[in-house]
Amino acid sequence: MTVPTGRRERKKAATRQKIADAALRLFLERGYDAVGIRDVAAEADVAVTTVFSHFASKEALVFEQDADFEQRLTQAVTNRAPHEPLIPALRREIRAMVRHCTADGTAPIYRMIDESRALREYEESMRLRHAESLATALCADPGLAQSATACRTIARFVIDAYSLAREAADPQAAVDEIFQMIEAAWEVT
Amino acid sequence: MTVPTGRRERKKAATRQKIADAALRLFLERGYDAVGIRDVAAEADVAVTTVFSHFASKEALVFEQDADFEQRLTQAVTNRAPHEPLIPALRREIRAMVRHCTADGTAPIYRMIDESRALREYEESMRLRHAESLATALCADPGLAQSATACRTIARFVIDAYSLAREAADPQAAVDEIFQMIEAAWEVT
DNA sequence: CTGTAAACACTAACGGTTATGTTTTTGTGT
DNA sequence: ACACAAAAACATAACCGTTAGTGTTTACAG
Repeated sequence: MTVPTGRRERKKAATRQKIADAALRLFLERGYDAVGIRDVAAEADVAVTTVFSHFASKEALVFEQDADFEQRLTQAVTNRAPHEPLIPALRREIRAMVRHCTADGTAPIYRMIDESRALREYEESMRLRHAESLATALCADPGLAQSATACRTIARFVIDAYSLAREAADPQAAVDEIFQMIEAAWEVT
Repeated sequence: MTVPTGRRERKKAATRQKIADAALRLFLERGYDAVGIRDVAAEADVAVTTVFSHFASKEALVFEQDADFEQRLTQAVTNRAPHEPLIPALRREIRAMVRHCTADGTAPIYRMIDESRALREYEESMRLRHAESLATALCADPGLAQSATACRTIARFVIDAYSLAREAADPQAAVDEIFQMIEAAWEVT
């Protein structure tokens, strides 16, 4: 009865993808700030309101793919092997994320992000949300005896590691260096 | 010659103050998001453009007083007694800042901030700027032998301490708990 | 007292976002 | 096959923060 057959969902997803593709194309071509929402809508051949029914904001058009960052972090905690220590598991995940940002295919996107103030700020508040859900996952882990404050703190530190490493000259080395500090902070609690 | 007698500066400062007062009054009365820039301008009896010639953005109207947070942090590093250990000096400063936010007079302002998404995000990116200048101060300190990455990391952690402590049930205790972790992270480098 | 530069004002616009109401498409029960 | 409800997309216009363009007043210097 109320279970959709699938065509509707497919068409909706197709429209969403069409918008995201058009937006990314224009952004990389002319620069993020030089492209207006009305340009994106015209390029994707949809109405402006349709753009905003698929994406909450102009910035969200850029970070569409990173939607699973949050999930990957919490899963690195919840899905790790029994008795596997926490910090190395998180370090492995952050390493993979940093590597992904500097990969050849995605590098132009992240260069574009760094060039736009609006995008940098949007990403940062996105990471904050990620830190909060990571903190929730840490608090919920029965194998960890730390206080709620300690969990929230470590979650922030891990997100900091990501954002600091991305800006560093040698991102991979920076991840390792920062995680040494995080490990020490974790063990003191 | 180009040294003004003072009346002009006083009038300018008075206008600025009049705008800030009107804004804060309206914000606390009706809520930040329910007040428009045009309302603030009308209440202060100035033109909209005058508001923006004194304040860079609507959010900046709220954070006028916190302009010296940045300076206080860097001075806690540069002006500390010779051979005084770094982390306790920073902890003392963060303690004072957290106390200030929870003081009776300023509490309503910070409640208002927490209620507005725009203000929370603005504050967070303000803190990021503070972290960067703190990092610069740390890197420049000749008494510290740590790497640039370590300095930037500690700077972030210190800012995290502020923002996490403010959200905690017992802010002062949270500062102490987080700074234990920061101390451990610092000493491992 | 006059020139000038800062502060301020007024209007109009720009760009992201949202509200309003309409039309088209799609799924489903008859 | 048809009708109907829900969802999606549409078009238009507005709202709000912000900025540009263009005067007008005010405080200071000579």
